[in-house]
Amino acid sequence: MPKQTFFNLPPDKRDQLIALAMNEFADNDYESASLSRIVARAGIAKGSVYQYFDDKADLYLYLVELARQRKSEFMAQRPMPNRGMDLFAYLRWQMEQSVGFDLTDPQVAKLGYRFMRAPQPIKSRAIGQAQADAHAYFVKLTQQAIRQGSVRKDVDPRIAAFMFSAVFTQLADFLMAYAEPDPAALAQGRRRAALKKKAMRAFDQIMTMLERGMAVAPAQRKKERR
Amino acid sequence: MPKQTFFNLPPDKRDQLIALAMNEFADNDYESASLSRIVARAGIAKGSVYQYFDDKADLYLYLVELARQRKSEFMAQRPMPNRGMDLFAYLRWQMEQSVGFDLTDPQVAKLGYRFMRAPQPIKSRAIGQAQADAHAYFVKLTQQAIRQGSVRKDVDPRIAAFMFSAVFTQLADFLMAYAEPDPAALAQGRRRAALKKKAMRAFDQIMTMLERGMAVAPAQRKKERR
Amino acid sequence: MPKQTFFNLPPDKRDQLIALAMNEFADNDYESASLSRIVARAGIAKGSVYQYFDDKADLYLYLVELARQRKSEFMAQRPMPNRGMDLFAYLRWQMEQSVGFDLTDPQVAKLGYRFMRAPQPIKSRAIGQAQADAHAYFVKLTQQAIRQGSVRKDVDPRIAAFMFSAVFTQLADFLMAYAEPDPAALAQGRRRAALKKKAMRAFDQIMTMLERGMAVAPAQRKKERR
Amino acid sequence: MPKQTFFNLPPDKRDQLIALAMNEFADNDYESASLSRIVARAGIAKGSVYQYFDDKADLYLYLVELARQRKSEFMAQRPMPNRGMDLFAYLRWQMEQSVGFDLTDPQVAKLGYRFMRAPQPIKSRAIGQAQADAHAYFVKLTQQAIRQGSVRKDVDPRIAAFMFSAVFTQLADFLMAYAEPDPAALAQGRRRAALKKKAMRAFDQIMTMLERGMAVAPAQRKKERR
DNA sequence: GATGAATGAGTATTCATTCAT
DNA sequence: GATGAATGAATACTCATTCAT
Repeated sequence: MPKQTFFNLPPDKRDQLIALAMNEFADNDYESASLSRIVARAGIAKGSVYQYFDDKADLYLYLVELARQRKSEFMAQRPMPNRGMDLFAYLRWQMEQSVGFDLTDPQVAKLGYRFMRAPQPIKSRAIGQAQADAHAYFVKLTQQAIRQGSVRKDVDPRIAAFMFSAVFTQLADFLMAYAEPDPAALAQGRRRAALKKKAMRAFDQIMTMLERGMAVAPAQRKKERR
Repeated sequence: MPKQTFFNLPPDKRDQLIALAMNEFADNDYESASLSRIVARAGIAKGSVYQYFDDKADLYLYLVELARQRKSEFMAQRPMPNRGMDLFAYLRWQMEQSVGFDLTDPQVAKLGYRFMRAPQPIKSRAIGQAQADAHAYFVKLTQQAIRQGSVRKDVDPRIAAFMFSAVFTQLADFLMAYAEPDPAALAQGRRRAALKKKAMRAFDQIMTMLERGMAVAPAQRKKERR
Repeated sequence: MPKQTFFNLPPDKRDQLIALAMNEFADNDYESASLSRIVARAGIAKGSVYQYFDDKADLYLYLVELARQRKSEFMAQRPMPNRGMDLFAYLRWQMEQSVGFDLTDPQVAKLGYRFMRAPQPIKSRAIGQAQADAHAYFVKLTQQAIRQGSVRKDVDPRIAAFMFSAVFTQLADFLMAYAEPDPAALAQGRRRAALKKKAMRAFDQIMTMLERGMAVAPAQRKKERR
Repeated sequence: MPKQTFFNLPPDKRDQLIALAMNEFADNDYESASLSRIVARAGIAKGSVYQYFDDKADLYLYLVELARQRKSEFMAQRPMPNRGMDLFAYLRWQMEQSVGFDLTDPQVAKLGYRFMRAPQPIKSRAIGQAQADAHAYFVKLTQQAIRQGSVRKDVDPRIAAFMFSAVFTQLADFLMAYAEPDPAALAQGRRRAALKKKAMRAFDQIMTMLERGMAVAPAQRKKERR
């Protein structure tokens, strides 16, 4: 956890530092990320980082936690459309939000995904449960769906959870590459609406595949979509 | 590419150097991997590395290429059982091989997977096509399958390819964790046969899911399995 | 010298700060001792130290002076038993007091002994005369003793002073190790009385050796002991 | 232990580095001594130190060992005058050598004395036994002397050992200050012979005091001296 | 062709001190 | 009078790379 001094900082400065640090840890592994680079870009003294954080790991884990929060907030801001929907409708909605976040704030998203593959020692210092949670969460969802009859009884929830998280994890990267092969154009933010539409169609197809793969009566489910 | 001097080395020495370097780059990302550690373990002079390779990146990319080759060779060594089988039968066979390789040579496999997430600058220097290849390959396979009528016409081959590679990439890790939650027991190599069986059943279910998700008549496909 | 602000502090706070700083400088030499550690433990602001003292050296030298005073006070609090006793009886009494102080307040004593070996630049800023004093004091005592006939005329007072201070300086450390080889037991404060007795017998023997070494008629002196 | 690379250095360079490092560790505690200062003075690259030594402690302990050797060699070079001499004659000879060394090579001697007071963790990595040895050695000598009848039976060998080592440790410092109050003159090496003579007379008196303090028949022993 | 010493910029972290609030 | 954030030089140590032998 950051020290109080960090929260006493003027918000501008604090936000800038967070942003620069996020970029550094999004673009580099924990080991390779460099505090020196961060402070150089932020134009602050090296020692100052240690006024705000205990050490490198403390800063990193704070950023990870922040990334988790940002995503949660993003996803919470649009309420679930329909309380009684089934697993696939729910996941469809959720992945849509998730991908939306990844496209909106790609650096923060990258940080999050990179954390999932971080070495265990650093991970075990994390406060939240991030990754393990994701798996456990998918397992629970699938179990519910089986009970509710929307997923086949012979599906192993752990395996379903794996499918979801494997796809989830790499979805944003794929959708960006899929929708816009030329990164330069995307960087300029041109035709964003068109891109989003294309990405959404791809996403839709992916969800349909997963649904058909697990659902009790795939043919019927298709109608409920959206 | 290694310099000629490297290929002039006595095979024993060369192989040992490769093995040690593979381990280093499998356990650390590119930036964190240390040439010093490699030469220390290999008992060779630091300067020698620069007789064999241009620089760190040159060595790394050679190892990546080598890992790709090793996997190809492993997979080629057991011939496809049935020439005329459809996409899913074929992928099932192929993934089985891939997972088999990952379990047989985990370090080399790790190197490969780590490369997929390497920073772009280093990736773009790669000779082989590794990752892009995998995608293109799946696309081609899917296109064939559509033509042959085993995959729905409304499936976008690129999307199918994404599904395959997303699942592929994380399969070995999952299967190992799934089949044996306790890593200590696994290290002891006990009950390896039982583990493999359990992993194979999980794998089977995953393939079925993918198949159901894309195939023309999912219900019928199930019978052909194995 | 501390600034006036330091003496304006509430006594509790001042004493606590002194105690913590004493410990830090007792356990580390001047260079390695850390103001940061002190203020962290004391829960005061870093800047405050500079309100009280000019700099690190100022604080340190104040503590050294304080340690000297504490020892003086400790030794003054039990009056000399016999006004007319000779040098050795007097030193015996004095060393007893000194060792008593070292055992009573080991941290303060440690600070003092450490100061004796401090680098010259820092030492020369000292206000009190601490070490030089000790030597001068022993010289004076010996000169008196020679005049009174209890020490040989051919003894160089400076040399005798050296002997006394060499033994003095290392006495407490030795006695503790001698009386109780197992530091764990000592920490528990068990058998403190027994230890003290054992230490005192050793101390007695040391004094006898010094006495025999310098006294006019060593054989006779022995009777006066205790 | 230094790495081989260190011994491969040209002797001039190696000796200079040793000399500079000796000075640094003679003038500063282990913690306070600075590798940066050493390399700056030596005009070599920082990294080079790590070509020669594992780390700071490795360098330090090597220097300590070297200091021990230097002293041993110095002391061995003048053979013991008389094989059958008693404890005090022997110690007199030995201390004479020791002081001679301290005066000849004060920096090396300082390093040695400073090591005796080094914190336990660093000490326990030492190869030689240095300090513990000194005590044990004096104990053994005293025991022999008691058996041979030259030391009183009621003398505790451990206490005698303490006296010897307390005096030993501080002897050189004292003798230098005693013989020459003005350090500037001493630095110039002027009147070295006169100084030595004065120091030796002081030393002689110290030995006599110790002898009288412990010997069976102090009055008689005096004749045997020298 | 191999060596391995030398280099100097790089790393995270700690420090005493300053100064605006 | 107290605070505590900011500073930048200091620390030990690691690194990839070069080059004379």
